Amino acid sequence: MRLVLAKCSVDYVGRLKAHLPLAVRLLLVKADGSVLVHSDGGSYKPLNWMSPPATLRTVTPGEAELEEGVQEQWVVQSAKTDDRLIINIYEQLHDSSHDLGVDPGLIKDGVEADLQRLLAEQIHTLGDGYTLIRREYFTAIGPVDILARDSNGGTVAVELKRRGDIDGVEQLTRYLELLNRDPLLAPVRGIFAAQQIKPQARVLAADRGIECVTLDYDAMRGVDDSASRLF
Amino acid sequence: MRLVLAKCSVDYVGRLKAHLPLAVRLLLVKADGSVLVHSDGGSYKPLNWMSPPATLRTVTPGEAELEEGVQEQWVVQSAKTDDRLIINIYEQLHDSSHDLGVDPGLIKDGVEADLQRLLAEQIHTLGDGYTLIRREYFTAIGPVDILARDSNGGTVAVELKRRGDIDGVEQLTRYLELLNRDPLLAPVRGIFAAQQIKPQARVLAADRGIECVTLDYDAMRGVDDSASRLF
DNA sequence: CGGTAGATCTCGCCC
DNA sequence: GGGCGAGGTCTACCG
Repeated sequence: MRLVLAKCSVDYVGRLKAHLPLAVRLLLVKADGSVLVHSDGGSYKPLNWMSPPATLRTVTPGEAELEEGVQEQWVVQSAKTDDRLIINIYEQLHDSSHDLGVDPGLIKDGVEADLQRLLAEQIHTLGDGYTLIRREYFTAIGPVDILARDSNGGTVAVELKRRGDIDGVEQLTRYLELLNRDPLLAPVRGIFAAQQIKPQARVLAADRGIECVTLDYDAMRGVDDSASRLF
Repeated sequence: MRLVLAKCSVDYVGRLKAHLPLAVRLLLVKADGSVLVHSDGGSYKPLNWMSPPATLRTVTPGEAELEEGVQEQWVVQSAKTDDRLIINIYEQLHDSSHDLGVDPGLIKDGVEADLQRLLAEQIHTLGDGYTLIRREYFTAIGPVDILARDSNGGTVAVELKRRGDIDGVEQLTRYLELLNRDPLLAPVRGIFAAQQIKPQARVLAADRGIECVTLDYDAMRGVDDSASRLF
């Protein structure tokens, strides 16, 4: 990993065009050739970047650039696409390289997959007499999060979200349409389950005869004994 | 901006939990208190981070941590939420601070807004005799990208995307449903316009009587004389 | 502040 | 490789 602080201007040409006027920024060059251009604020997203795999070429500036005070020009070329990042360096304030090795990577807990596992284990959360048919029931238009059977033997498709938005209701509606064409499954009801459900999503769900269920992840996690084993 | 290279472990607790085992990483501390944890690979997304506004406290490690070899502990606390990042530093390999100043920010060209402007100017791209009613026609459920009138005087709602996906068809369908309830506008046809339209989106659009139009941004840009003025 | 939609989205999975 | 969905999505914009 190479860290350069420099007064620079940056141009990106690829899926769109983007330009950064002259200013002091951090240029982060990773081992895979990717480059991040960061300012001293904003969020984790760089102002500009090149995704790996990419190669960095250091070029002697043209006459016009030299005239303007460009000391060095970086051309970062994507190996897969014709995306390109051109960095004109006017002044280098810092330059250091470091060996980091391979990162062991991130361990996550609490994403939708964990919610899904917990709800499958605690399917009674949806109501008495519910039984699990299966998780990730694959259809031609995508996987249904959970397929279950209610106390009357009716099939229920569950769409699970951390945050229940209008898109999730649309998604579940598509699945229900498809599942209800299958005479072995039909009629299939829908349940929209999320930690938090937006009012507008509730309205749309009600309009389509879809039940809404709010989930308490912490409570469900408390019931689950494998939760404490993670860390 | 402070740059630290350190052998560290990282824990995030907030909307979810995430853990990074011991390894050498870049810790980037920005002026607004935000912190990025980067490895020497991957894309622009950090392994872990804290969004601004946040405050970094340097804490003397507890007895257990000292025993393990933790030299310093960073607690990065979000100012708005109870999200927290805890970084245990075992060894510092580099530490430098730099003054960058405020960044003038990014100038973009070629995003959906530019496509929209061009299509509005060249509305005949959709067919002979088309006229523009207006761009960004606001409804209760969101803005319709372009509203136009065809050669027969019929109203047409245009949904514009860089990449035409199934979601865009759903979006246009919602708008059409709403617009067709307005007797002054009805009947309203739909056109799904994008630089590239996925096969499944085409199928869904056809099923709903929505016309698909593929746009050539470069050609449209070539017609537009203001394009060359940007850079 | 909430609702809506875009993004050089990125990332990960499964077919 | 394409399709599909999640994301600590983030970010911009408009009511």
